[in-house]
Amino acid sequence: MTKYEEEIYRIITTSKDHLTVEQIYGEVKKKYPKVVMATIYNNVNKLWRAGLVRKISVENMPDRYDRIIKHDHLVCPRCGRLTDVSLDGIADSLRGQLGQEFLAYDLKVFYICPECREQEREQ
Amino acid sequence: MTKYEEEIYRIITTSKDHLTVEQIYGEVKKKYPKVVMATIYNNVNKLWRAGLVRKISVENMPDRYDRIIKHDHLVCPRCGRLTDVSLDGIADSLRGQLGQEFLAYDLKVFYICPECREQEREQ
DNA sequence: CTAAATGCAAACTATTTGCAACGAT
DNA sequence: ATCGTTGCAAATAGTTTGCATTTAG
Repeated sequence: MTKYEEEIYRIITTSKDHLTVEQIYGEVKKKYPKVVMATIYNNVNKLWRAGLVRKISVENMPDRYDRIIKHDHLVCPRCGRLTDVSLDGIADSLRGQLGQEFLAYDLKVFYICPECREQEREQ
Repeated sequence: MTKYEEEIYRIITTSKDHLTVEQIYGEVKKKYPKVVMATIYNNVNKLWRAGLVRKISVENMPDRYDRIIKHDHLVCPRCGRLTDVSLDGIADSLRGQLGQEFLAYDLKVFYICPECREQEREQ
């Protein structure tokens, strides 16, 4: 692992947020001011291809990166916020219902997050 | 509904595939050769905002559009193919496990599709 | 006649690529 | 000396926007 790969991996896996490349870039730049975007993209892709980080795509939002450990997501379509959640029984249910092996699954639950619900109330 | 909106809606909802904007453009052009990309984007977004079609984002693939009727997807990461599948009990499971209301959910199951498995065998 | 929709081009965002210079074996 | 990595700039893909023109009610 190169210093960037290591740093980017650390950033993604220790962040509680789900960071965009842009945000990762900002973080890496604090420590290595000379880094450029392409390097972030290259490394993030390398990590992703190696299966070391997870990529999360939500419609109309830039991709975000996350630790690989299995969990699901709550997505607020208002503000884009992503929240981790662990839901039980999904994998078993899939195994039971699908007649075939699967590699993984990705479950996003859309909801209005507390912050947005609050904002709504105020108006 | 304008003629394009109508035509695009028809294309999306009657196609068995999950079409990209590019593909929708190709279809619309058969009937209306003068149409431009921007018009497809404008209309597809309009339909999406109106809740009349569904947008599907998968990492590293252009967005695709689908009918709104609730179902889940099998995704082949090799070739990108999307297949409809209906899985039972997910919504109930979510309602039970989440302490809050949700708007919708999106479940993608990754698997190697029969075509890709076949190709693999040949090599 | 008016308001909305379209064609067209330009702008923009997200991402990738080619290549020369650099750095670590 | 070699090979992978980086910085940099340019290229590309996907998408949006501004505006003059056209179209439909």
